[in-house]
Amino acid sequence: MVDGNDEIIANEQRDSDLSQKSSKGKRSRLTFPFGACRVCSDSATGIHYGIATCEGCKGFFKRSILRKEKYRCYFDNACLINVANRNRCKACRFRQCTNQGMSVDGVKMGRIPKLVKERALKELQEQKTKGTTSNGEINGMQANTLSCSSSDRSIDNDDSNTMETDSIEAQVPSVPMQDDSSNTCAKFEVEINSSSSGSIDDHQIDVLNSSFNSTVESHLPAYNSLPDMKSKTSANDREDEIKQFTYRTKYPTFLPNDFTVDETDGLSQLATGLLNNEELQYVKAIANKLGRNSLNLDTRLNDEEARFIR
Amino acid sequence: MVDGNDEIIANEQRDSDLSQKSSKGKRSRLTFPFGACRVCSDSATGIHYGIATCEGCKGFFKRSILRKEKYRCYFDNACLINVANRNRCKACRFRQCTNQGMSVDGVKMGRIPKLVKERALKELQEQKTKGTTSNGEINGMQANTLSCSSSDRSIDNDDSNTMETDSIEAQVPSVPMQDDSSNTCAKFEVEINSSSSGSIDDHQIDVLNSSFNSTVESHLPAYNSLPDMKSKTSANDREDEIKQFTYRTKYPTFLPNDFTVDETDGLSQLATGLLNNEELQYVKAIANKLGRNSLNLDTRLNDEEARFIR
DNA sequence: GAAAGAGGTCACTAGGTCAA
DNA sequence: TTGACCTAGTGACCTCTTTC
Ligand SMILES: [Zn+2]
Ligand SMILES: [Zn+2]
Ligand SMILES: [Zn+2]
Ligand SMILES: [Zn+2]
Repeated sequence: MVDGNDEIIANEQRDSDLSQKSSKGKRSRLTFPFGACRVCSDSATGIHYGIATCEGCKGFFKRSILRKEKYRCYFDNACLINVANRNRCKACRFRQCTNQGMSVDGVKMGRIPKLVKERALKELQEQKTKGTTSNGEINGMQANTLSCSSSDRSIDNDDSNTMETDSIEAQVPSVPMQDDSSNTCAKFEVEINSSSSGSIDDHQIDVLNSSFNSTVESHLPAYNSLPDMKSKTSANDREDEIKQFTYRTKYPTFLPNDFTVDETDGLSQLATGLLNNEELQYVKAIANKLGRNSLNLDTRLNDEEARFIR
Repeated sequence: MVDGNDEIIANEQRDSDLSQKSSKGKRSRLTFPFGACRVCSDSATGIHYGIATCEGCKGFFKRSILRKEKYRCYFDNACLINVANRNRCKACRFRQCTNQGMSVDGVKMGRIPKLVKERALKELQEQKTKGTTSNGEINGMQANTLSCSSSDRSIDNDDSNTMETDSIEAQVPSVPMQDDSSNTCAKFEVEINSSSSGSIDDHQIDVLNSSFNSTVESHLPAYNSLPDMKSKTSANDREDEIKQFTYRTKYPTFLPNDFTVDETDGLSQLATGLLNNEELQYVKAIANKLGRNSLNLDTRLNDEEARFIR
């Protein structure tokens, strides 16, 4: 998990610590608010292997592919993956990776086209404003546009990577998530209207980042899942049978099937800015509760519960 | 890359400790000064299950969890735990472990974010300079920062040295537990001005290590409890009436019955809404964020909160 | 150039070991 | 049982390459 949770702070620091590159004095740019990792909901650091993920899931996926790992779930192949337990079941973590669309074929290189970014940001802002997503998706924001834009970023890029990745590519079932991609992607139409010509301003990103932080997710469906002609898909027998995840929304989440969505938004408000004490406690309480009893999703916290979680 | 900071440093050194590198120059890496074990005040070797602990307490906690041990105190459940008597009362040792925040959900893997390290170091240095702790904590130093950042990981010290250092104040009554947690987190404001940009320098660590040693504690509350796997639970329900501690993960954690925390609540009010899945996810995300990088929240953990999240 | 992601690096920790 | 030691991973950072 990247520390960066974000916020400004994080960003600034980033600069500060040279790490970020350009560091030279120039303000390091704010990074695009990718939202939550689609695999474990930690803070995503970018689009990795096709979807927004954290560094951990990125690395995990990479290692899995490289070593052609075959994991086995000791439970029911239905472990919920989140930042706290992601290392407890590799099988399910990997499944989640592929279900969400990670694939070596999904790799995108180079900078994200301005147009795409703008659209994504705009979309996010709107969502934020409304506080609700059309589809009732939970964490309101998501950059559909961005995700779908895949097409934008060249697809053919593969060849380039091939070399580097070859070892890798083979493996990935690269497709399992078709569904995802299909339903998920908002159609991306680039009407290159110049409007956007202006550049995306930092402020916007800033704002989004702040209200965003890891609390929100931007779901970037795997847009790359294209018929991969290249992959040989050799023996990749993953048990990807699981397409069962029927997401009715365009943004598949890591929620179990029984998961039901409904609109809500009360939270969206919370979503903004820093959390005050109460909110903090609230969240912690819930988190604790969840930690101990993840079963009831439809939770109502009452006194008892509050006591419960202490 | 900062190699500067990171060099090799293999484990060997860790153990060997003694050498501590300095001799060589930057070469051997110093491990971060984790300070004292939060359970027994021995030298901590790292952040284990969420907090800085020694190898002994780490192993003890692990075994306790694995075997689902239920210990009983033959006294008043108030035994003071320190390096010399930690094996006298398992019940109290385990209680201390959990009180201090050890939890399977608090596990942090991977490298400790630079930022966190920097903060911790800075804080430690300041404390050292002042020579006083805000909370009147007994052993002067502690890496609150580190601790608070929970998510972050703390730093490590070269453990090894127990020998050398403990002698000193070693024993420290390790603090009346409860309070500990209370200590506040120093607010973290990053002005990481360039200074930090560089990597943390060895000298700093060196200095801190020396003045540190077992005398210090780094408090890392574990507040990132997140939901476990969704699984079916079933079987492993220990008889613990204590639902609070039923983890359906493979590492069930059990706290002693007598374990008390206190109410807190504040939440109740907020706590009342009904959460739907989406909200839930949202909350989880926030929790994740908090867990990972609480820094940016202007949160300051007070006793209540600390206790609360436990 | 700047922005982004793949890959690589290696600081770190859960767990397993086994002498004491 | 304990806890010093090791090992297999994990993931925070960084470098390199691609794309805008
Ligand atoms: Zn992730
Ligand atoms: Zn599983
Ligand atoms: Zn200890
Ligand atoms: Zn006792």
